[in-house]
Amino acid sequence: MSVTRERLVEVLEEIALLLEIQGENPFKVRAYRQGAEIVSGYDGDIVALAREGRLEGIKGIGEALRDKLHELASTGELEFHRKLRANYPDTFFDLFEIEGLGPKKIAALHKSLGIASIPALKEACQSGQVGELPGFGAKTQAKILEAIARRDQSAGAYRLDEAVTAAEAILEVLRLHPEVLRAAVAGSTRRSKELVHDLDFIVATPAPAELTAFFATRPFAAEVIAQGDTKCSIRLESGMQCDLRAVSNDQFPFALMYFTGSKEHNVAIRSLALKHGWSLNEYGFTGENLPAVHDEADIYRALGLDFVPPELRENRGEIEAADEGTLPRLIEWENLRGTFHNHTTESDGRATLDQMAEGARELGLQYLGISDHSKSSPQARGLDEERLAAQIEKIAAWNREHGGPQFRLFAGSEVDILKDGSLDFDEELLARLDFTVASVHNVLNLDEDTMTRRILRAMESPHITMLGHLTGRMLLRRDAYPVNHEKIIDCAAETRTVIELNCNPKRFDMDWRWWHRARDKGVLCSINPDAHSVNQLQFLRFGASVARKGWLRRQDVINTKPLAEIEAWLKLPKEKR
DNA sequence: GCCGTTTTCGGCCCGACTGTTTTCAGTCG
Repeated sequence: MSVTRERLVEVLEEIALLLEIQGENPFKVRAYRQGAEIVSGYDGDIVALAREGRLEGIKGIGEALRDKLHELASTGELEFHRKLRANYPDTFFDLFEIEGLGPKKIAALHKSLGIASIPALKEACQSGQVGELPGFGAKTQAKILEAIARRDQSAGAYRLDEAVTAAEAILEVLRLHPEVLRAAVAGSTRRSKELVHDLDFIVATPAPAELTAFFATRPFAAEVIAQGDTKCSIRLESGMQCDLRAVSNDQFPFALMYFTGSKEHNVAIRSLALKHGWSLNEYGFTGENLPAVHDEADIYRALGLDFVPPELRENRGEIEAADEGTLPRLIEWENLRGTFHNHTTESDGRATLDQMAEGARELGLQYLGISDHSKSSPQARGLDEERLAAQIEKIAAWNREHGGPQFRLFAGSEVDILKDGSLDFDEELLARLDFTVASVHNVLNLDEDTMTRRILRAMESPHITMLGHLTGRMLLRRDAYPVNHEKIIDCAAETRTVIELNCNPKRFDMDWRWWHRARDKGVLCSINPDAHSVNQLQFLRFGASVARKGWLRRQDVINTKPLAEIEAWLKLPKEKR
């Protein structure tokens, strides 16, 4: 049984938590936490490197972590970790997910009451024991109970589309306040993370206390969590937490950058500032010979960096690239000219072919690919050979009547990849289509190796244009099935199979963390909404944001090609694409 | 525990808010 990258990360994170509980040197704790971060984001087979004891020269992994990772990867066990963990059950780690509880309080609860799980904590709160501990009180006890209830409800995460919708409405309200000079959404929403935990707003104003009071009394504030002169936290009816920071106009770019994060990006930027002899915080630079700053770009410029788009601020190489002037020119949503992978009422869509075509045209697209399900997805009313042949005719007729150089439909199919990797239609029928999307929809419980081989086999087909939602994940609902991304990416590069960035916000699949690597291997992307209604074509906007997060440029995404170009491209044999 | 054209030892980001306190610890971001 070999150790996975996720396991290495998990062990390092657990060590960090346990050392923290024991009151260890916080910098040592941070070293383990950063180690976990590095392992998680390392571009390469870090498990093999660790197993073979070849972890030299990775910044942030020193002698101690190197030895521990080697022991863990080569033997599957880590003595140091095992000993640390000995006194704590698995359930103990759940306690860290309770809002308001940190290492100190958890240590106190464990030490004095022996609490090592959320149910035990709940019981101790209900019986009043927690409120009597030194450092705790009735209010803390009540807040813990509320936090437990909330965690049970939703796990505290929201999809990007929910976050953006809520954020835009609130931003509108803030902008209308007469004392607001500038207002922006920060946080992971601005970075276009697929899931966010709360919303962060920054306003520039000469009257900060007025703004925090204003924020706390809006109808959307279902609960006020905290309210001060410069900061206010509320909760929406949905349970989503919203933080407002009110700063001066001069401070605004600093606050915006600070609260946009990520934390890791900020830490790196701060240490860069220190090298210039300045200290950087959410209000500005301090030190000698300070630069003039009016917006975020001025801050990066002062540090000798190109402006880093928010989506890239994850400390995954963007600072080095900004330093070298090699940041990519990222794709913009306006670059998209059309899209593939859309459904109609013929399978499980809610809009007809005509409605979808009209919707795409109104959105300003030049082409729309129709790919209804294939026959092995009967739950989605998948098309058999006969119905697909009829749909091909119908699309040809639509194009004759309504199409032209400004707009046309492409006939496709979202063809099921069967359990053994064969396809739901024969090659002859597939060859008649303008394009095809191959997806896995059933038998999701295969092991990684079998699932990977299943998908690789499908990609070998000369008539598979692209791979649909690679991992089948449904955010907050269903985990991804395991696949070996490295192998799939290599195979996509070799077979010239496009990989879809499914931009339905429930999926965002393939995950943004893999796109930079795929791009560098020459893999092409198609940003597809997987639309089941006209409205869902708008998901393309999120798709562009997530593609940016994956470092993708216009030329990496096939559906930025104008109609004439994409028509020619689709006609090329696969190996020439 | 990690790192180093300021250092191989001594730093490592820090401010706001809450709650439990009588001057501050803990948590969060």
